[in-house]
Amino acid sequence: MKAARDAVDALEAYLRERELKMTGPRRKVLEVFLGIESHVTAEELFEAVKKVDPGIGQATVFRTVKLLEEAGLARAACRDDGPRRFEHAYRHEHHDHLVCTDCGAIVEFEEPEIERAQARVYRSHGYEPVAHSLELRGRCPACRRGSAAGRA
Amino acid sequence: MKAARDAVDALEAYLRERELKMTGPRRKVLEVFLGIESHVTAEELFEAVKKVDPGIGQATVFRTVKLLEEAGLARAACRDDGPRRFEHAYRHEHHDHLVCTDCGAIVEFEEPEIERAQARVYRSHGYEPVAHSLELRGRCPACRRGSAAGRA
DNA sequence: CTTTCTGCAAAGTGTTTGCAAAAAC
DNA sequence: GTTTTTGCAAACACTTTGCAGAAAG
Repeated sequence: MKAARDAVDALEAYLRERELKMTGPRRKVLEVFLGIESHVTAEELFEAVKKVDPGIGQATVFRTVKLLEEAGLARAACRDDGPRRFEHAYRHEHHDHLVCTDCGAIVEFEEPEIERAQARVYRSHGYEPVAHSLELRGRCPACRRGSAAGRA
Repeated sequence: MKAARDAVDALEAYLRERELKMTGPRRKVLEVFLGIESHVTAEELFEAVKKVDPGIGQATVFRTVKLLEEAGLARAACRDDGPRRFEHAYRHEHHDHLVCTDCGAIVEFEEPEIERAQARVYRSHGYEPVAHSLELRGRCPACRRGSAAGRA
């Protein structure tokens, strides 16, 4: 967990700055989060955290995730229906998501052309950019084959 | 309400096709929805419907909105936090949204370049397009001026 | 008449919050 | 020591659902 070190440091810096406290539960939630590569819901993260320390409560996980968002260590992604999903934000480049509507597989991508076009939209309406989310939904190659075989 | 006529016809066709029934509440919910230009939540629509017919229940509005979605007359938009918002989908072109993070003002836009780039992303990953949602968040000209004056 | 639809209230998600005890500083 | 944080459970916001009666076809 070399990479985790930096993220934990970043959280401590953020907490110190706001005169908040670094605690065991917060460190554990962050470490478990960093160890999960996929896009997790707070609930899933809670389940994973419980395996490390069953004493940590759900509310603490929800509160810590919010804290991580504020600290720039986590960000919400895939705002489809259902619970919010979070992904790593610390030293992770911006990207968008392509989600399979059948199996839920997620591809992350970056399209400079889209980013440029978005900047043009902001400019042409006089808006100051804050954030943007693009989610493409579709059927992945595997699911397309599966259902094509089943139907045809 | 000339335009509404077509939409009501479209709903009736959809219902007939599925052997479902056209009812007073459904017609009223659709008509009120069509009369609202902004992006409404089901709850807001319920409030508006109550003014026309106080006897219509909240569950009916929620159920009808879902029905309108299935029938292609409404679509969800602006999946930010909070309740889902719906917009007209009947004979309304696809577009994306630019939302002010301060006052909530919504600009609808269409960027062919973005659409083309999205198609490229689908193709390059072998996904079959199903739907996509792009939401740009930023501060609108009015809010920028307001807070700039207040702060500087 | 048979089936679907309705309104109500209750249950269901997913998330937040009030509180007294516990931990950080 | 003072302040923040924790875990629990209760509350919360939004949405769905079970049911008996009402309406549509």
